[in-house]
Amino acid sequence: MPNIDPTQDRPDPEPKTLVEGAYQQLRRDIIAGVLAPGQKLRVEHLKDRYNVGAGTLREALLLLVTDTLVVTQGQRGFNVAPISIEDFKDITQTRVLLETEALRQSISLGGEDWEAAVVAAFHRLSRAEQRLNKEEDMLSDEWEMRNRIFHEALIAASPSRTLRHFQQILYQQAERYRRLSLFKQPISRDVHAEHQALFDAALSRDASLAASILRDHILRTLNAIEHMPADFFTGAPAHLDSGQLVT
Amino acid sequence: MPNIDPTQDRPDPEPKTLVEGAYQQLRRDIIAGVLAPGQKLRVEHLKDRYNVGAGTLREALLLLVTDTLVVTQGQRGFNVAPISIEDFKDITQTRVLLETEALRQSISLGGEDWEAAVVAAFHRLSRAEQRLNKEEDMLSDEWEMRNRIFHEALIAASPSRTLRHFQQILYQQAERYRRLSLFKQPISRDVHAEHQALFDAALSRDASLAASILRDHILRTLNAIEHMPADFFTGAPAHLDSGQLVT
DNA sequence: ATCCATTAAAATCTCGAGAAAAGATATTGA
DNA sequence: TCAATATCTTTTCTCGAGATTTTAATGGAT
Repeated sequence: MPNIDPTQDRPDPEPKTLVEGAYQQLRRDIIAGVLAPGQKLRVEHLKDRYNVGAGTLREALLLLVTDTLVVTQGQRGFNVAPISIEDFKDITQTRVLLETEALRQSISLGGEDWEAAVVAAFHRLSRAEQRLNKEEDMLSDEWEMRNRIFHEALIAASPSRTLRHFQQILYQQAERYRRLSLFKQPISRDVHAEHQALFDAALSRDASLAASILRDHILRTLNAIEHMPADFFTGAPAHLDSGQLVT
Repeated sequence: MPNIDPTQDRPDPEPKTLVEGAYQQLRRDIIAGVLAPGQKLRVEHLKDRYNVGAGTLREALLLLVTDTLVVTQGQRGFNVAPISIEDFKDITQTRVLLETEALRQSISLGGEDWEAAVVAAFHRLSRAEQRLNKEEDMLSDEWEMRNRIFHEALIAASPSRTLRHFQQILYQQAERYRRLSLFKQPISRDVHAEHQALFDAALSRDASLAASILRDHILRTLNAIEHMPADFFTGAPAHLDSGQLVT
């Protein structure tokens, strides 16, 4: 069987239970914008879409509440977390604080295993970015996954489980905003060059330089969104307006 | 009616649903050590203790997983999160990073409302600490709650919802370790003096000094635990060994 | 015409029973 | 006696129906 390594392109663990499976699907759909910000999440409608029971879907929803991707208040059901420019600013700045610190630790403590994992992740990301310029766009799931794995690999040698955990939460929050922004206005950045510089600095063990590059890299998306038209957060993504999930 | 303000001594919002109620109770019991680290959490036994249905308790347990107070893997049920010296070190250091940053922001941005809330919280904490030296000990729920509110009040003016959210998670993690350490060895610190210094620095708007005091304040508990007997994390708290919840 | 109270509808929250999986025990063979 | 297998018990996970609460609609009064 040619089943090399199914985990290479999947940062999420294989779901061991229906709740986990629904949780992961739901999370993907929220981050991808299939479920629009602020949208009401009715259990009765969603349970059919994800092929699970009502109770099971409820548990998955509850799990997303602590990830701050879903909000709930009392007995008024669930909604996709709303978005705002202030919220994204907060997420981005906090992410800079945590991710640069984790990167510094990782660079100073990482061994050969860490280096190898970073090299591999960067290689896979580069390949995806080559394809990107030709046919696909930045909404590609493949690119996003490899980008995510690259960022995680960079800080993987940080001994702080807490930092790595918070980084994951903030990354997926930021990813939601990044995707939303692409619907309105394509970006004009040489993302690959940024990744290349980050990679070089990390491998040469220049912690300060790497942290600086990472900071700029993260902040660049914030700048792009801050200069968008004022109605950015009011209107929904055009091609999703008639999505079959919107009830 | 003499119902002044029931929220003064309750940082948690009033539970609007059974799940929330069970969640808060469960969290308190885990932090307090009533449910010991690593202990198996059987739904069938716990649902009677907390007077809710099996499904409801399950949802509450799931909520605690994202707070990292409970762990679960596949279909093997739930356990109270285990503890370790490395874990506490990580929590403490990350807490220093986040809470000092939030404090700096809060000091530079806080207005009169923030000042008033800090003054009030400090006053209530001081009163509890006066009583403390006489009859009660540091395991007092009242003292803990007021300590928590004081720390939250200090950083309340930070515009970063994310920082405040992470601070809450880390605080409750640290609180679990602090309580556990008290069973083995009473502390010998003038905590009130530390709080007084922190309060003075914050109110005089000296962000650097306040951050420095806060850092030392948080790290001091880590130092205390690091110098404890080696069996600290193996043995359970003595007076809880025959708790009725241990099955 | 606007506002409030009452009523009807919809959705949510809660619960216990059945299905699936893990763990424990006993049995068989070497 | 030990190891491996098979069976049985226990625990967890899943599901749909009933009870509560919220939301919308209707009718009447100011």
